Amino acid sequence: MHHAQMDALGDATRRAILERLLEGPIAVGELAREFPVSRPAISQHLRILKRAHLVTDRAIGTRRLYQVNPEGIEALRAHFDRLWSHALAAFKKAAEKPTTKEGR
Amino acid sequence: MHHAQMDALGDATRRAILERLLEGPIAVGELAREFPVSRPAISQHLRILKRAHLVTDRAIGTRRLYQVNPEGIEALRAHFDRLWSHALAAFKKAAEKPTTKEGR
DNA sequence: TCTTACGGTAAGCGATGTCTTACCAAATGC
DNA sequence: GCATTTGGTAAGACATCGCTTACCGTAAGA
Repeated sequence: MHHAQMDALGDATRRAILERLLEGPIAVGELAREFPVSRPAISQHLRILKRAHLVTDRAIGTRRLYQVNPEGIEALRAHFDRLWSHALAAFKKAAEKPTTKEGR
Repeated sequence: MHHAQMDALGDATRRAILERLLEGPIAVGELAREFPVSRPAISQHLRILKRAHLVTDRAIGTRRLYQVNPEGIEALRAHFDRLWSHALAAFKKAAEKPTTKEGR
């Protein structure tokens, strides 16, 4: 689930594509012209982002517009919200007894 | 900055290590016994997590305890908070005029 | 001091991932 | 109908990444 989402964000180019899509929907070819990689490479990245539910696409004639998927982003945000609260709790607990012997 | 953090989270094993550290500080060897990879592999993952400021470590005798770094997690949380608000704004704007010709 | 436990690092290998070029299908315009 | 535009996909080259084994330094215990 969010597993595929984190894998999708593991690549710098895909993160840049996602940032670009935040400015609005854009077609594949036009998107490719803004990046230093070929159009097929962009298509492959978009496929991964799509499978991770981070973007959606729709056909307009021969063109295909991609845009961010708010639901996917929301899932990530919620995930890191939980992660942060857990991290804070773990940190506070560790600060209480910093010389734990870890049960060895 | 958060660039290294996202790269660090791009690997499933590192994400699992981070989840484990949420339960409390733990030494490298003990951590390695809970995973199906060797101890050096764990050390390498921990180094990446450390450079991304997602974990901190401290020496206890010959052992070395690792724990989550709340500040690093907080940075991620803040990042996705902003990402989500931007995604929501982009989605609303796109919903207003869905048949944009994208200035071609 | 000698031995043991712990963990970081280097080197090499195998797998995974990203890029390219080439090819194809679908929709539009003439 | 045919040509053009757009973009998805396949195949292969290449780089990157994660893992292992081997080795080393350091700290505690006898």
